[in-house]
Amino acid sequence: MELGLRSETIRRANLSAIVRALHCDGPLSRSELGARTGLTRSAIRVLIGELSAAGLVDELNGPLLGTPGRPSAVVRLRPGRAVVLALEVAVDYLAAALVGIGGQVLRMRRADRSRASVSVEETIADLVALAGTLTEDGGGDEIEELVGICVAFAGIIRRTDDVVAVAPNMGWREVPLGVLLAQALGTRHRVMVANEADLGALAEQRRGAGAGVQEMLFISGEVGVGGGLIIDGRPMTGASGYGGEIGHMPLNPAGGACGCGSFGCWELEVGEQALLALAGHPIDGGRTEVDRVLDDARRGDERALAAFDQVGKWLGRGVAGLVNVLNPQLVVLGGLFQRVYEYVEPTLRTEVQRLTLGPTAAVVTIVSSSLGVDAPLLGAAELAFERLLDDPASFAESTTQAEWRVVA
Amino acid sequence: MELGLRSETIRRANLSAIVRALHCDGPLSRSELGARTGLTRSAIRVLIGELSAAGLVDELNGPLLGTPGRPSAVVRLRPGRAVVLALEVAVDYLAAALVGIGGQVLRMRRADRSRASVSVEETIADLVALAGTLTEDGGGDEIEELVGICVAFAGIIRRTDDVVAVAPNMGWREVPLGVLLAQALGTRHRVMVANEADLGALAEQRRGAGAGVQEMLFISGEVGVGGGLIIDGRPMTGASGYGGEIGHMPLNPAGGACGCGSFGCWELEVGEQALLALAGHPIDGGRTEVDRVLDDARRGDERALAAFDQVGKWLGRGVAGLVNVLNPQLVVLGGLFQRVYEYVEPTLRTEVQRLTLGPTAAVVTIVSSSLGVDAPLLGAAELAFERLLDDPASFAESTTQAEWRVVA
DNA sequence: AATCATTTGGCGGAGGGGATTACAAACCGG
DNA sequence: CCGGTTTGTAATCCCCTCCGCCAAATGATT
Repeated sequence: MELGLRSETIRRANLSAIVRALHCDGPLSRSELGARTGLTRSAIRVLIGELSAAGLVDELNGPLLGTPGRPSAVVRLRPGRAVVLALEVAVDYLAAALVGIGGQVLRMRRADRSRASVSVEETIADLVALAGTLTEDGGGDEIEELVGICVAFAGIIRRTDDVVAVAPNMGWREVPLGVLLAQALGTRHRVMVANEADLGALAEQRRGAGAGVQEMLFISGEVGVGGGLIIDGRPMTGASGYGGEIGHMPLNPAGGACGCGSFGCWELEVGEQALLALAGHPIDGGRTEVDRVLDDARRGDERALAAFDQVGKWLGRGVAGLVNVLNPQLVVLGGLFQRVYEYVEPTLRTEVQRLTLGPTAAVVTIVSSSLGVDAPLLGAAELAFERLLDDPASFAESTTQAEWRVVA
Repeated sequence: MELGLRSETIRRANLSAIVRALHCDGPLSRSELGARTGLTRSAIRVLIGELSAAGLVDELNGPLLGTPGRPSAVVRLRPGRAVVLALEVAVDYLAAALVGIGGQVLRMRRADRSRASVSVEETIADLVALAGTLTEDGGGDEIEELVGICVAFAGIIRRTDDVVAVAPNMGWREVPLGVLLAQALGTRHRVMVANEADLGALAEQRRGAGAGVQEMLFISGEVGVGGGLIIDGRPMTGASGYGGEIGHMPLNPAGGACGCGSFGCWELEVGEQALLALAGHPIDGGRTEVDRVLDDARRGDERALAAFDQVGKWLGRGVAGLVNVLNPQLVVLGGLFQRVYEYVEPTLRTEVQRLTLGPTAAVVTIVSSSLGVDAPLLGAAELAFERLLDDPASFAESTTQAEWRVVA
């Protein structure tokens, strides 16, 4: 109820629509842009002209389609013109990437780390070092401007001020990660922090299994179980940004104490440790141990198969509840659940079918992630781009001024 | 990504902002409208002029505030100028109301009915008769134009085509209630159909306990348990409009078969029948029997108190899960839960505190409904107004045309 | 009672933004 | 080589809000 629209607003909105279309769907001809946004050729021309002057886009002669009529030039975002730094902090690895506007990954680095060295200081130092290697290895000249920084984090994040409220798996509490990282990186940019599952959802919707889906649920199994919701085409964060903590739904009245302080949480039944315990493997074995369970299953090991069956059952129960509540069009399983998807799928589907309301079950599709381990990192990049996508006009203004200075 | 904004769009949006502000917040002075929308006096003047010409608003000299400066005229929506018909179909009663723009209830009627006579034909006939009495009893002349019709229904509704997909408590299945009612009423208006809990949520957010809250969960206990979600200030409907069916979250692995075809549903633990069974009352006794349990509790009856305690416990479990997933700012309990709120509250709060993640629990408030039984009906009115609120311009333009006219 | 300060309403002009229209350019097919 | 078709360009128009100025209405001050 706070909308006072003025002439300028509409220009910003149209510019945003164009840049967003190019970012999400790749290079498009002017006429395709017109069809997509409903703008006339004249309007498109002026707007593209502005973007072109700012260096954000260039136009090349597209391929001849063999259709009659004058061919339309293809408008393309220049990836190096606006770049974001995407970071990821997981329990057992760190990752960093430079991603250009349009979604092209320019560089990416991952670094495993011991689950022991998860102090705030060490994490930040390692992350800064990792980010440093991205710009070191040559070709840095193609990058013209950094427009955003975002960190994917495996914990409960307060979006409003980029603080890690609680990270049970690392023992963090009320850590202002955004501010600390901004200092350590020596940047004036706001360093956004978001939950890895929320970002995974965003990535899958933009560039993965959920392309274009308006109502979607992403379930990420790591050490814990996280969830990301896309509601009405946009990420749902909740009142404080804590939304999507599906791992801590109390699903088992007979369940034990969870690290979060609650009891009977879902992730106690379907998390990594639950799987390993059921399969009779060391519960702290992490990813490598999960791979061993998968090997067992491939060899037909009864206990491993039973473990997957049990996890699939509980997975189905939780998914069914969420599907009933949210009525999504698509459920995407990522992280751990993607790796074990083959073995949990049958039980999962049966259970979802059994426990979901008929009409709701009829419209939902369940798939595994198509971006895999990259989902959170790519989602961080997408979130970092949001500011630019929402208001390319101010980017264009600020940089054309700078260029004017250079010329003069 | 389908936004092509033109000059006219901005006018429509600004007009919408003004009408919406007046509808939601009551009469406002021009200067207050300016402050709220960010528009200048000139713009406000032109827009109010248009609304005034269409007869939607009038201006009266407001009260003198004792402050210096020229007093600002108060702009008020004329309730009779645009009216909606709100209907409600519950298992044991029907309701109808005429509500004017601005939210004033012009007439309201309720009619209890036997739980036996719930066939589609009877329901529609009774509903049409009830609606007829609204226009009969004099003063119909103040109503100038009917602009929308909406039905609140206790079942699973497909919003996209106003069809009752499933109504377990009435034995309905794939009933095109919207179309049937439009025929029976003899109107060309679309008759919207929506879930009563979804509408209750909307009503509470607009005019009840959740005024202005952006992230909210409304839980309605009737024969079953329904939920309505407000996400980012707007009602969440899900991909097909089935969203919010929280009553059928599978929360009890040991639970029995539910009427929905699933097992262990939440509503089996907290619904009306569960409460009556726990208290040792006839489970089909309905509202009157619930009142007897309340009487028992007031007299200190141990079994009744224990029943409320048990319901409160399960209520807390479910609410905790939803709060973890959605991170709402507010949870509103309506229907049955509002009536028994006093007795379930302590256990409910304890359980929510115990089972909710710390940061999330810290920001959530739990209250009982402030609109009571009227919530779904008022919500239906609000939804029926949406079209007008979104685009008052076309109402103003076509007010002479047939599009918005009542069809007798 | 008269005057000033303050706030609001009314009006005309200005400016920004996209739509419309007419025309030129580029490609296809015969 | 010449229409048919589609796209890019430019001039013009229309729509909508903002700005500045003046008038109106009220409280506070003298």
